[in-house]
Amino acid sequence: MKRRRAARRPGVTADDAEAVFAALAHASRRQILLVLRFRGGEMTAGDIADRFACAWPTTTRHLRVLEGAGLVRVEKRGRERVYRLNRERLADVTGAWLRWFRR
Amino acid sequence: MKRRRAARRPGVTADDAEAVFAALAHASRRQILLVLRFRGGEMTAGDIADRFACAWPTTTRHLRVLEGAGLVRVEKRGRERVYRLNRERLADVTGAWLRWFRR
DNA sequence: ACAACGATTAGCTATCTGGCTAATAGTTCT
DNA sequence: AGAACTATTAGCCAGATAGCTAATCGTTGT
Repeated sequence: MKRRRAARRPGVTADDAEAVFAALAHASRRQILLVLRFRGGEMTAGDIADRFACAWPTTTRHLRVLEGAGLVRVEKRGRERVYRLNRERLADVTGAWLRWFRR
Repeated sequence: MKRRRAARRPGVTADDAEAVFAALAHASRRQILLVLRFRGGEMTAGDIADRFACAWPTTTRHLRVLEGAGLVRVEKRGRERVYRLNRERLADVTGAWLRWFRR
């Protein structure tokens, strides 16, 4: 049972904020998240890499950072890897921190 | 005056996002913003520096980064410098970007 | 005028980051 | 089995970042 619109956001730690904001610091990583978002939230590593000018291994590493921050999840499918956007995580962690600044 | 779309906040460019997310990437800078927030949004450089373990010049540099991102504004007052939190900027830039991920 | 104060700038260093190419691992196809 | 395909890991390197101390600048107080 998953609660999508939970009123209470379960513990978002300082480490979570650290990982997520560090991941968002780089334009390519933000771009990857956007691309994922507008392609339905699910793409293979190759599809993602194809959309960027940098070499594939560089994209792979960006994906690792995003994964480490919990912003994407990866699933092996045959010889491909499918990356899935975790929108909830993005909203929860940024929201939890930004909320402090609301009036 | 450039107006891109009716119900949009005034132009938030990619450069804005770049500066703001880069500034938010470091824990000390996020902490500075929080301290400012909960001390009424206005503090002198010394008051801020006192709350951090690192040397004063290091804090000064963090303040420069925050200022460059438009997240704080500085005003000279005698021999002190008063830093003021720009909450609107924080909300606008992060909001403009995060909005893409809403359902 | 001069000392004390508040803060920044200059300059150095170690570490982190992000880019690349080459090598490797696992999967699928013939 | 072996070639082709998808993706990652390993390893290198240049540039950015963040920490420090010392020097400097402008303001205030004696």
